[in-house]
Amino acid sequence: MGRGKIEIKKIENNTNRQVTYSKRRNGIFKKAHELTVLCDARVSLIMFSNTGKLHEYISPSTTTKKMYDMYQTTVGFDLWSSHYERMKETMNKLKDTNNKLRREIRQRVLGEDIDGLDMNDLTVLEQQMQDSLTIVRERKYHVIKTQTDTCRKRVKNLEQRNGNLRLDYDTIHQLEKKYGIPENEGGYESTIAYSNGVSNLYGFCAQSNNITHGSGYEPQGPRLA
Amino acid sequence: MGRGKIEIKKIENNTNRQVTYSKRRNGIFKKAHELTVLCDARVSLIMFSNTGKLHEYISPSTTTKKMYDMYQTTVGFDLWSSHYERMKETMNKLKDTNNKLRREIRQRVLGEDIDGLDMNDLTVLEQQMQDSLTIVRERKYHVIKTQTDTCRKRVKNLEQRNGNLRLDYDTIHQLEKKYGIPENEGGYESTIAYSNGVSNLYGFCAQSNNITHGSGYEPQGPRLA
DNA sequence: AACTATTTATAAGA
DNA sequence: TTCTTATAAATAGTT
Repeated sequence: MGRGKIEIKKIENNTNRQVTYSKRRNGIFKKAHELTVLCDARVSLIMFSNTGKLHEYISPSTTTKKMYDMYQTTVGFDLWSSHYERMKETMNKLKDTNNKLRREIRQRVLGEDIDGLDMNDLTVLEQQMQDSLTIVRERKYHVIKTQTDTCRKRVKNLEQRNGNLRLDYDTIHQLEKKYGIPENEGGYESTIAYSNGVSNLYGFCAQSNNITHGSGYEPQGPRLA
Repeated sequence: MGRGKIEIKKIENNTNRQVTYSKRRNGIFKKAHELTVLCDARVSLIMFSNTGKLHEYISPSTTTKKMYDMYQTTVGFDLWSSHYERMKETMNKLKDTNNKLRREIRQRVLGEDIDGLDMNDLTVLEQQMQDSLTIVRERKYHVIKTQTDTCRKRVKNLEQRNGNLRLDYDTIHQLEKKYGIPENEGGYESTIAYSNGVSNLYGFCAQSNNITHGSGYEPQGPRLA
């Protein structure tokens, strides 16, 4: 079909080959599309020119991936077996590691699965478990000590605030007596209500009594015996 | 190209469609092959008829898998990403489990990685470890006991054989005296050499002395005080 | 599956 | 590249 008949063999002239490739590529794509429409078929046409350029036709009713999935299913051969096998291998290794770890846990954590061990193994295992237990116990005692210390500091802080309040109370009481102000009905407890933390009277009393004080929240070492 | 021009739309007549599919399929395959040869190209042509039948052309210079791999590389998109992603997900889950198991081992077996645990956790952990340790110890003692028992049985068995030998020896000695056979030079030790296990003289002596005996290897309860 | 009138594809040339 | 066109090839409808 052309000005002259041509033999079906590689076109040696480079330009000529390129031109023919371009023309025939369009031709075959058209044919593929016509087949798709006329016969309700699904066609995947992938081609690489000898220069490595990719051209593709795919029926609108499908995708290249679907076509290859179907292809695989039909021919019963996994095209991506290389990818797949590699991943499967990795996965099996992971599963294996997993099982070993589980076994180790069963042995060492639950004390199961140790019937096969001999005296030596048992002695080593016992020693390791004893060591671990010691570490956990030490940690536990450390936590207890820390908690106790924190608690002690908090108590000390509260005692200090309590002492300050008593000082306030005493001061007020003395002033009342000195200037004949009537007795405070609430007593000590109502004095606490004046103060929302550090005593408000500190400034008033500090000049005469030389009282020093911290921030009111951070413990400053023992002040009360 | 035919007796009449046809519109490019689905051929509704079923037989007609089948026939056209067959004809055009051959046509397109021929075109694909001509392109392969004339232009030194690589072509992958996969098609499914509307009845689901697969037909394929692949350039002789390549394979479907190679084409597919090249296609992927060229378009830079992993076509089996769904497979791949699913596997990757599974793999990540395995890795995760793995890490959790490792962490558990670090915590419980090595006593590491326990700084984040509070008093409650620590107490539970300590108790579990103590329990496991107890199980391991019990197993150890069980093994010791078994070994000891086995040893004791073996001793008992040896003692029994020893006793039998002494009986043989006494018997021989008496016979020697009775019938004036000259003194056995080796004494007791050389008598042992006669016997490779159960005494060979049992049969000889049993009638007169009423000695009963076992198989010679299985202990039969104490015979010697 | 073969035939063949016609359409379509395309080789060569511009 | 693209257009043109003579000719080869493909194929629709028929047998």
